[in-house]
Amino acid sequence: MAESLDATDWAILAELQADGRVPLTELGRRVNLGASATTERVKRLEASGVITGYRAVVDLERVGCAVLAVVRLKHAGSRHEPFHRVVRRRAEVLECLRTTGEDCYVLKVAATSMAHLERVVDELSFFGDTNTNIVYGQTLPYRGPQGP
Amino acid sequence: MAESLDATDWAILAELQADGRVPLTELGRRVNLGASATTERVKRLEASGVITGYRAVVDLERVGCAVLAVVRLKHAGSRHEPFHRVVRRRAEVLECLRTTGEDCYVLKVAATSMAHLERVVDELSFFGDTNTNIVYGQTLPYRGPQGP
DNA sequence: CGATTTTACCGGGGAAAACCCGGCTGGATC
DNA sequence: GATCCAGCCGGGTTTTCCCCGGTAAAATCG
Repeated sequence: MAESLDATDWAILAELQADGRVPLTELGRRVNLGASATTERVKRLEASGVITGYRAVVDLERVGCAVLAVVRLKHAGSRHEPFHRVVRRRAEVLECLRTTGEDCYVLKVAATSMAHLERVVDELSFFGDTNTNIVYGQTLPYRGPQGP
Repeated sequence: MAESLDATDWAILAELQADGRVPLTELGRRVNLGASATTERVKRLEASGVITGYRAVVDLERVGCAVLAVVRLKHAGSRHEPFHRVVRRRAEVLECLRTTGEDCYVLKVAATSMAHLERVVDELSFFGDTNTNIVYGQTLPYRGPQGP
């Protein structure tokens, strides 16, 4: 289970994080490896849990999610399961991080309108004080972890 | 450019967000469509910008990023380009959202250790007051936008 | 030091998928 | 009702995937 990623593994990770659908033969070409060796390495990265999956990235605005917001929530009380249930049920919640500090949770919420966002935040507010910030845009294209 | 996604498109998006590497023929099987029709729809979703790309998802802990943090930053002054440059250069910054509210930016930072995180935050603090929360864990597995 | 195991890589061959093309159907337009 | 057109299907070719055995270098061990 001990992982030690060499430069080739990192190159593979970089390629797959940039284009998760690249054929393994083409990936091998890019990292100067044969198809079999590349497949073997990718399989190992998947099996060892380094690569947890592959995802298509969807443009939020183009699917009707006009409003993106960061909601911080200071959960009141200690029983968090009901809150977790709501978070799971509400598809508008894209991400939910539990953090240190005053605000126990940081959520990323995608809504179709401000009214829609308001309804979601209202439901979340049941569990504690919330603090909502609308997102203007992403300063960074996005990226995953990179090599050392 | 006007998008109107029907139920099949949403089914395709759901499948590709869950497994971005599923073969198109298998994807067609799952949404009850032939291979050609499926390919055509996926191509259209890509060309129209609904699908912006595909990504391998990497387990942060398994690649040595033991510390994940949410850093909020209240940028001082109005010239933001230097800050953007640093954010782009620093691979530890996985995400950078510009938001409304007191804190202009919300960053997601992955570091290998607390000392490492401190160095990153120190560099960010140059541009304004920061507020850092360590992430315990993700309450939600992650998901993208879903159908209406 | 030499023999054996392990690890990583390559190459081949059959199966599967991707790709490109023409053709069919059912609804909208005129 | 004839035409047009978007959407889907099917077939044939190219590419990729997947599993196999084989090889060479490094690590392990007597």
